[in-house]
Amino acid sequence: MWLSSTAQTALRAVLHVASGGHGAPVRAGEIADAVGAPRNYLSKTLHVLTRAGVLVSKRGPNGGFALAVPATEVSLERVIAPFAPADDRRWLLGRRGCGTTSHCMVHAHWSKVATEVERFLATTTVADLITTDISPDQLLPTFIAEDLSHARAAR
Amino acid sequence: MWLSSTAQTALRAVLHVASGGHGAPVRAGEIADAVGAPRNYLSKTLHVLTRAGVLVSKRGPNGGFALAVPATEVSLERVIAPFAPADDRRWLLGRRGCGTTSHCMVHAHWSKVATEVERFLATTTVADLITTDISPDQLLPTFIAEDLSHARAAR
DNA sequence: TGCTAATATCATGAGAATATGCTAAAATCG
DNA sequence: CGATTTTAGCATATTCTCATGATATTAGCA
Repeated sequence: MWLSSTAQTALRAVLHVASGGHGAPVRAGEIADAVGAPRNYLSKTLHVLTRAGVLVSKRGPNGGFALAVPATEVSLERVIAPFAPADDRRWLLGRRGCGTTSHCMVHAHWSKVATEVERFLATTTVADLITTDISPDQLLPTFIAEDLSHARAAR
Repeated sequence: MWLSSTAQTALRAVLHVASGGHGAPVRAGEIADAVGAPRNYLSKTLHVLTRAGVLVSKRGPNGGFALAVPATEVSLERVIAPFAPADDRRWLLGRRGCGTTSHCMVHAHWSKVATEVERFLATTTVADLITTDISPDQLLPTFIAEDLSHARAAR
């Protein structure tokens, strides 16, 4: 899987706060219900996001979580980073697999793709994902992956 | 991480067999040493690859593992599939996150990138990764990812 | 001040992925 | 056949992620 379960939950939570809460903080319990995650576990995740500067928290009555900065300035990379360092994404076979020879063949081929992914995560913002209208050319060639998937669905 | 530890080991093992063994089978013990994996655990992984039709095994003296088909016909997808279904790679937030509305915004943005990755895994073969000479234009813009990584290395 | 609503934190448990060790089965060769 | 070399496979340990439950801390408000 691309993102660990925790990282996925973190992104879902941020998307919920960004789209749901209009100014007012969103309570942890409400976020937990929305993203379908256990309350106490999510609490820890939200706290990590707070320390990472993605969210701000407010205690007591009318407390909760809100975005620390505008949604247009929060890249997916920033949300994901505390749970899955960018470093781990760059080596297909782990960092150690590279550098044994002057240059690792696998990394040479892979890094072109990895750079694409990294660019996506760095340039796509939370705001991009909560916009309800999406231009047709962004709704792309899913069919290629579909075909690949159907081919092996017969196991 | 892109690939589980087991999937990484599997790919490393196949690359070793493809490059090391010239016709003759390679023993599990030798592969284990080469890829730095525990002998008995790798054994299980090799067996899975055998059932998947990537490798063939031969018991007894002068036995071991060899490619079931030419390296030029073994895509990375085929090696990885038994350990990380392609399905898991296509949804950034898991399959369930999609389809709650008519179309999932996250998936709409992500699938373009996911398709790129899938294409890489489907078209790149084991032979591509064991070739020692590599054309300059395949040794690509690593620097972008490098910069991203350095920025957060200071934690 | 004291009550209540909310996050912060700790201690522990469950389950999956990973690893290890032992025994069985098969193939080769004398 | 019998000894040796090698994979096959099971049973169990270890480690890590994910989850749960209980308690502490903070903020607002009457």
